[in-house]
Amino acid sequence: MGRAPCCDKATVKRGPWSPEEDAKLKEFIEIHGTGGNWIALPQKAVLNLSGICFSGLKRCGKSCRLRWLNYLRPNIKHGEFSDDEDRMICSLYASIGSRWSVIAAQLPGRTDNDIKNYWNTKLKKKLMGLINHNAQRKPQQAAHFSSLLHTTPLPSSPSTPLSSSPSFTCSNTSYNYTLAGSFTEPISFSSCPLSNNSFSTASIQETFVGSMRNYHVKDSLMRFEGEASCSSSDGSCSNQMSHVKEEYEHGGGANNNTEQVGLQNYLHNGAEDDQKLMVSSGGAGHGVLDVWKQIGL
DNA sequence: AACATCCACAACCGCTTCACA
DNA sequence: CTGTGAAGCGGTTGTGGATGT
Repeated sequence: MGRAPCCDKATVKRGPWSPEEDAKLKEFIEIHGTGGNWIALPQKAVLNLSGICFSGLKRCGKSCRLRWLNYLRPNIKHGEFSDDEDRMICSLYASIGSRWSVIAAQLPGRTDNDIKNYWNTKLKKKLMGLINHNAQRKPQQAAHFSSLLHTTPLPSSPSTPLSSSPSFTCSNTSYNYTLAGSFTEPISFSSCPLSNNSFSTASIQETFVGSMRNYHVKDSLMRFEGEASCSSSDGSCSNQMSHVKEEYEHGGGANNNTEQVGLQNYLHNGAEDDQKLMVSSGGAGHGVLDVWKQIGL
């Protein structure tokens, strides 16, 4: 048996949203918020605003959520991506793969859907063009970056779970990641784009300056610095750390203490040494734009 | 002018994760 | 601890406008 549908497809409207529907949803959320329940929102969206009585939205709750998050939410930036944004996306993609929500968190005003579409329709082609352009000059690196554009899926489950769950909070100025437990084996951060940064249950006392803006681990507290940007979700960004947790978990599996693990495994899954140059050649203080530099830009 | 093709973006689908009873 | 339902996420598809023939 398959999963039950989230709504009755026969009774909900599908396809593009009309301006009236947009207005209805926007006004309702601005006044009442989502109420923490998107599924029930369409039925509740019966308003009497400015003398106009709205009927409920004949839309699936998921559709309402998506429309709000990707289009109606305040401070959404539409239009052309800047060169800086291009570089940021490329670099983050090379570092963490198609984690669009994480990438969106680094680009204020952009949604994961927006970035995903932009990548798939424009940026990937643009980057491939640049890679091909540089293939004659730097064939090895060109092959490497080309491979990054065709990364393999992640394993479905972590091979080395944390002994307990970390916690994560977000304010306007920083991300705070508390390691409430400990790793079952040492974790090494070789990517994004640091080399040989590792910690284990005994040594969570490292400073990282890496791709997810800047972050460091100190006194068992992992702290992300720079502008907080609460990704594509409702702005709470409460889920953002789950990705980092996954990174730890994936990275910790099937490696001995000396191997380079971590985000690198996301990208390479058995990549050749040559492919490590991007993620391991930079020292602390080198930003993600190293990726951009290495393809000759 | 009509039709075909391409492209960008919006929206949907289905799976995973999370929260809670 | 387990089951259930909602939210979140990434991949995929649909749609409409732009461009080419």
